Amino acid sequence: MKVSREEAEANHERIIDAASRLFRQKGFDGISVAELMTAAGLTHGGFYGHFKSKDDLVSLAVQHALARSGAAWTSITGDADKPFAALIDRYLDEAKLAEPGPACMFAALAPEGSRRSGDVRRAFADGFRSLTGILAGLLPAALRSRRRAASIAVFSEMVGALVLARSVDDPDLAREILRIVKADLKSRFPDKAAA
Amino acid sequence: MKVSREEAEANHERIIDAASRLFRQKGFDGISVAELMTAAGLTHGGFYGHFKSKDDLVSLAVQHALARSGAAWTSITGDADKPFAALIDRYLDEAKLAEPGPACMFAALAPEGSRRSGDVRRAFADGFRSLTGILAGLLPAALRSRRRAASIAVFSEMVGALVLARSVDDPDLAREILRIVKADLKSRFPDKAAA
DNA sequence: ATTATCTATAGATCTATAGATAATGC
DNA sequence: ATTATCTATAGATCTATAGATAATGC
Repeated sequence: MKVSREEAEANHERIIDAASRLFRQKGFDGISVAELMTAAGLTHGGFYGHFKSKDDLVSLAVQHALARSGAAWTSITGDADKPFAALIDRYLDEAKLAEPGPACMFAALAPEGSRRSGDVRRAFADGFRSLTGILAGLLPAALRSRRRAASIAVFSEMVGALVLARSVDDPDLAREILRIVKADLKSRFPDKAAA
Repeated sequence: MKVSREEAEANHERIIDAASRLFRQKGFDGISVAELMTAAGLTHGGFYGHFKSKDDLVSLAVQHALARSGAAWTSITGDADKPFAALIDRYLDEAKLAEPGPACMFAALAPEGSRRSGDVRRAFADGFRSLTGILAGLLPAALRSRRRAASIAVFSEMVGALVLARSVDDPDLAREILRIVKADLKSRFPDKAAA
């Protein structure tokens, strides 16, 4: 059964969306093309009409997830009295321990991404520039030119904390890592007091 | 052909050693049991005389790599005038970008480890406690009880920086990340001036 | 007529096991 | 006689493709 051009495009997006979530949950190699297509409500064989290869989908899924993160960051900080603290609290929320699906692509898959094609690593580089750019805008204006450096140090600490907290099997230790790093980052770069 | 009990034990160690390096290079799923055994100079079928399963080897390889890191950290800092700075400079050395084989198990495989068995995650938790313990001993005594928290913040930033630097396809950006985070950590926690 | 999707399968993996082989160590 | 290692293979994947099907859109 064929579908309309619009519906086919919607299917294309649905595959990317499911993939970007399922890859973060199970790893790039932890979910097969057949499982991905089932998750998107389609059958295995249809995949290769939408994408050149699985690696092609991987790079699109990374791009998609990182673009979404950027939009989420802008939305979270837009509403907040203390934008930097709000972002840190969200990024390192305890819920992120058990639910990597909707969380950060870097924390879930950057090391696996390092071993993949140039297209995938380009998507990570673009996402890195975009997310650290958003972060830099939240840091104290007094830092001036050091804002860029500070944003890179902050993002490293954010990603590292989530990676480490997820890797340990002790839930108390995992929560402690998140708590300590949230406090450390917020004390290093306090938002101006709210108006 | 059989070998002596001692030689068999040496083979056992050689498999773990090769695995701990090759897993960091290619991922837990990126190298097969057959390839691992070839790298150790043995044949495929012999593997299951040494280990219960591939996952069993994974947890031993994680343990082995993290124990080695602890020993290396102690050795690096033992000789140095500025132990903390020496450790940071080594951990975030540019050579670590292209050579994950001998580098940090957390930076290479913690996210993949998060998706594996309890044994593997216990090995990561033990390694985390051990390495942050070493770090805490290098931080200014004046921090007192906050040394533990500081060591966790520092280790997060170290791991995150290496993970991020490796994920981007732009070598200049990767080196910039390492350079910025090295400077940031050393300025936050300067060693006492050498005697 | 075109084309998005589906069914079925080729070909290449990979983990784990069964049974054979040959050197060690009682 | 015991046992570390080897050869060979079963069984279960997984990616990618070929050819059929059926609804869209000229």
